[in-house]
Amino acid sequence: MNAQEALLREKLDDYYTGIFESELVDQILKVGFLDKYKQGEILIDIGENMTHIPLILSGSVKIIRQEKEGDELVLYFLEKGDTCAISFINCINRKQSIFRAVVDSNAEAIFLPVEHIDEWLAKYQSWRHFIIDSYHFRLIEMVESIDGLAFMNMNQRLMKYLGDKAKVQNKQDLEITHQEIADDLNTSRVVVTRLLKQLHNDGKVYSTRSRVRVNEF
DNA sequence: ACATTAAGTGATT
DNA sequence: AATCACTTAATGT
Repeated sequence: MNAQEALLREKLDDYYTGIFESELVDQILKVGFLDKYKQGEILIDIGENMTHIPLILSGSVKIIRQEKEGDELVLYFLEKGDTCAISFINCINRKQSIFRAVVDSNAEAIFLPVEHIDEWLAKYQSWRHFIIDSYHFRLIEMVESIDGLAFMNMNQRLMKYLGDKAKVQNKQDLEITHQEIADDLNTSRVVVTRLLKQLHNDGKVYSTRSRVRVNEF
């Protein structure tokens, strides 16, 4: 085993310990490769073909739905230990992505080429469970985001967004502008500014230029 | 000092 | 909750 592989194994162990059987871990290390992404980079865009699926090791990724040029909406965040089972289906069927994935905070992931994924599904129980679990979890998050749109006012949606973001980044100090928040929630900056001021006065957040501290999440 | 970008606000729909 | 129009504040060069 070379140094590179040892490093990868260590990183993989951190978040996927006890999840994958050792033979599968060996396989993952054999065919997967590590890649790093900086904040704002696009992992996959709508309409693109996927050739690999990511196992996220660190950082966070936001999954965005976009309506023909312009209006967009953040559906949910992915963090360490996550994969996107949607991407998995895209891979198997050779279909194009219906989402955009953008790096939310600097991320590392192991990328697995599609051809092995199918084969592992039949071969390793742990892999099967992992994929099904992931699919389930994504579905729940999708429902949550539908609930948000249908039943929550902007104030609640903003609070959930900030809370989710603080959670996946594992810090309460977020570097973000009102405009960026507005884009992610598909609302206007003015509205975000006013709601944030309310939340600020209520003591739920502390906000300054390009920065929001989330006090409750 | 000046230009640019981010945020705050009143009025209107 | 959205939009407009404008002001004020913070930051970069």
